Amino acid sequence: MHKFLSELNETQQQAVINYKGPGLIIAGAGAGKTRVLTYRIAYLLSQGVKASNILALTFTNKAAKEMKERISSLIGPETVRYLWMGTFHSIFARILRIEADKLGYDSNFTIYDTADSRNLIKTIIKDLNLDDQQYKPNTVQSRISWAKNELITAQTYYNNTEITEADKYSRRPFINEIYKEYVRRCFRAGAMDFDDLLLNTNMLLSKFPDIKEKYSNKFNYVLVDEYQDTNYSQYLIVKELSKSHKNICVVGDDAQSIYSFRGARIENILNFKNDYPDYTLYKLERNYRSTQNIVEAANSIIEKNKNQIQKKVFSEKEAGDKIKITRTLTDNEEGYIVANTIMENKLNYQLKNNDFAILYRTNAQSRIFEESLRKLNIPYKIYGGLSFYQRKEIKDLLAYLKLIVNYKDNEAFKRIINYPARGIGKTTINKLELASNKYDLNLWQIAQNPQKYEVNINAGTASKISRFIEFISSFKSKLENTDAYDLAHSVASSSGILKEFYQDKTPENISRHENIQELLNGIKEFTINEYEENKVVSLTDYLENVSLLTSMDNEKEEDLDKVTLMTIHSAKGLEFNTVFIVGMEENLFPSQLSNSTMKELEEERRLFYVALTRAEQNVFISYALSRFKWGQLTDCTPSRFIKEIDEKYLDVPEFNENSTNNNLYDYPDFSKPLFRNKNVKSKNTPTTSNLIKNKKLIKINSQTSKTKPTSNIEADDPTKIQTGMEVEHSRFGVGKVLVIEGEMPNKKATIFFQAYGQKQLLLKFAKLKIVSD
DNA sequence: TGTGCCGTGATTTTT
DNA sequence: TCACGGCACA
Repeated sequence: MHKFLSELNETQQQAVINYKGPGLIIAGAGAGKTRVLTYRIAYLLSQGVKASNILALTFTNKAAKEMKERISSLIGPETVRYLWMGTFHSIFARILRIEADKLGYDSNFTIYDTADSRNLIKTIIKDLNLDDQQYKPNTVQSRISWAKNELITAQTYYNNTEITEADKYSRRPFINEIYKEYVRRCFRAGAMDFDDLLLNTNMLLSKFPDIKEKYSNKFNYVLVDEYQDTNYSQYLIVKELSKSHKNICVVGDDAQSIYSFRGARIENILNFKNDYPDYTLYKLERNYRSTQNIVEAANSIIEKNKNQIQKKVFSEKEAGDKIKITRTLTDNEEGYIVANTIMENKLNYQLKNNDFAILYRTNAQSRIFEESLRKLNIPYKIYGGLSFYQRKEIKDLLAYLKLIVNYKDNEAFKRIINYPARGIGKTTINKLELASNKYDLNLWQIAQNPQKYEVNINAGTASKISRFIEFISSFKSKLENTDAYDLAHSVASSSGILKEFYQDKTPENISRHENIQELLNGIKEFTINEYEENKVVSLTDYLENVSLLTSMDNEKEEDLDKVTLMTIHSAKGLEFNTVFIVGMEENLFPSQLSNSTMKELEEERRLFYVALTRAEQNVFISYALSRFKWGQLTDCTPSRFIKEIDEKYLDVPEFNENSTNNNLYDYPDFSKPLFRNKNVKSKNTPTTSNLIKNKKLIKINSQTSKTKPTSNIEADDPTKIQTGMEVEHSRFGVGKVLVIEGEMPNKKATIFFQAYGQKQLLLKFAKLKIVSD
C-alpha cells in the first residue's frame, strides 16, 4: 500500500489502482479528478512503468503544469521530466516537429495563432475578389476550423456536394475556394494553425502505419483530462494511439461540457462504452469543494438537462449559506453592490481578495466591475480580452523572431517589413504579394531578388528591401549557436523597436516598453529552465513553446491576492471561496444567440452549473432591471435559470412586505436588505442594506436614510486613529477605518461608512470620535 | 506613405 | 458605448 493512496476515498483508490484496460472516470465538479489523474500517474510510475511511456493530455498549459507539480511532489521531480504531459496541441506539435518531413514540412514550422490565420483569410478573400460583407473573415475561419476538426480536408470539402450545397444555401458558395487557397498558403509559409496540429497528427497516424506503431508502442498508457471537451480530431488521435493496448483512461464530466461551439463533442464521453465495451466506470460523486447548499442547488439546475449521464453529486461539508439573489435597477448599481459586498464580506469574515471571483457571461460586462472595484481600492485582476501575446508590440517582436527562424512565414514578413517604418509601403508590399502568388513563392524569396520576378520597383525601394533582407539574414547565421535571450535582445534593440518607445514617452509607450522587457524576461527564464549542459537554448526552441501559450499562463507574483474577474468559460477548473455570478438576465445568460434550440440551451445551463460549482462557501447571483447594451438602455428580465434553482436553496429578498405580488419581477424596495447575510455578527459591521442608499437610489426611491447621523460629536485626538477602528463622523455616521496614509498634518484616512460607502478624509478636519478599537 | 475621421457592428474561445 | 477598419486627405 502506497502512502499516498490513503489520501483517496474508496472509488478514487479503485480508479488509481486499476490501471490496465480502458477506464472512464466520471467526476462531478470538485470531486478531485485532477487528484485521481495525478495519483494514477504516480501509481503507474511506482509500478515500474517508465515515465516516457506515459502520455497525459490536458486542455490547458495550466492544468498540465499543475499536474506536473503535484506528481513531482509525490514522487520527485526527476522522473516527471520524462513524462509526455501537456496540452493536446503542445504534445502533438512536438511529435509533428519530429516527423515534419513525412508531411513535407520543415521541423521549424511556424504555428499560426488565430489572428495570423484570420489575417491570411482576409487577404485571400480580397485576392479572390470576394465581398467581405458576405465572407466575413471570422465566419469563414470558424467554418474552416470546423472542417479541420471534423477531419474534412480542403480537397474533401471541395468535392463534397452536401457541404458545398450548404455553403451555397448560406450564400457563401466559395468557402471551398478560400479553404483550398488557405491551406496552400499556409503550407507555402511553412505554417500550421492550431487545428492543423491535430489534423496533421491524424494524417501522420493514418498515412504512415509505421509511425502509428512507433507512437502507440511508445505510449503504453494514455490519459486524457476534460474528455468531454475533446473534438472529433482529438478523439480520433487518442483512439488510434491506444488501439493496440487499450490502456486508456479518460476523465471528464459531461455536465461541464461548455465548448461544443468550438467543436467539442459531448458524445465522446457518452459513447466511450461503444469503443471500449469492456471498460470500467468510476463515478466520483462526492464534492469536496462546496457546501451542501451549493452542490444541491447546482444539482437542481443540471437535472433539467435531458442529455446527461446520471449521477448524484453530494457534499458532506456543512449545509452552508443559501445562495443570495439580488436585483438592481441598473448595471452600474450591480457593480456598486458587488464591490461593496466584497468589501463587507472581506471585513466580516477576514477573507482575502483572492477569495472572490466575479463571473460573467461576456467580457463586455467586466468594465463596470473594474470601475466599482477601483473606486473602493479593491485590487483585481482581469482575464480575457487582449492577452499578453496578442499585444501589438509583443506580436511585432515575435514576428521578427519567427521570420528569423522560418523565412517562409509570410504573416511575420508582412507584419514587420515596414515596422519600424522603413519607407516600404502598401504599394510595394502589394507588388511583392502579386509576384509571390504568381510564382507560388514566399515573399522572402521574391524580396531577395525582385527583378527576377518582374517586380516593378524603383531603385530606392529595392535597396530598402535588400537592407531588410540583410538585417534578418544576419541573425539567421547566429541562430544555431546563440542563446535565445541574447538573440532576441539584440533583435529588439537593433531593429529599432525599442527606440520607438524611447522617442516619446507617452504612457502607452512606457507600457509597451515594459511589455517588451517582460517578454525578454520570459525568454531569459525559458533559457534558464531549459538549460542543459553543452547545449544552447536557441530561439527555435523558444518559439516552439511560445505559440501555444496564453494569457492564463503567465501568472505574476503581484497578482496573487486580487479579486478575479473572468468569463465563466475561463473559470472552469478553478475554485473560489465566494463567487458572484452577475448579469443573470434573459438574452445575456442564457445568451440571446444560444437560446433557440434545446441543445444550445442545455449548454448554457451547463455553463451556469459550472459557474455555481466554482464556489466553496458563498454564491451571490445578481441581475439588473436595465442595462446599457450597445449604447442603449435596455430593459432586462431575470434569467430563467434563477427560477430553475429549487427555491429552498435561495435567499430571495422580500422586495416589498406590503405587496401581495412578491415575485422576482416585482419592483424592489431598497429599504430592505438585498443580501441577507445571517452570519453578520456585529451590529456595527456594515450591511449592504445601508450601502445601497447611494444618491441615485435615494432619488428614485425618495426614501431617506434610516441611519441617524449624530451631530456635534466630540472629536478624539486624530493621531490616535488607527486602521481597523470604528469611528463616528458628524455627517457620515459610524464607519470602519480601512487605511491610514501620510503623516500629520496631512494624514488621510480611508473610512468605510455604513450609509455612505467609502470616503477619504483628512484627519485634521474630519472630527472623528473613536467608537471602538 | 502616414494620419485622422466616420461608419459599422458587437458571444462564449482552454489551443 | 467602444473599438476597429476603410477611406479621404496631407
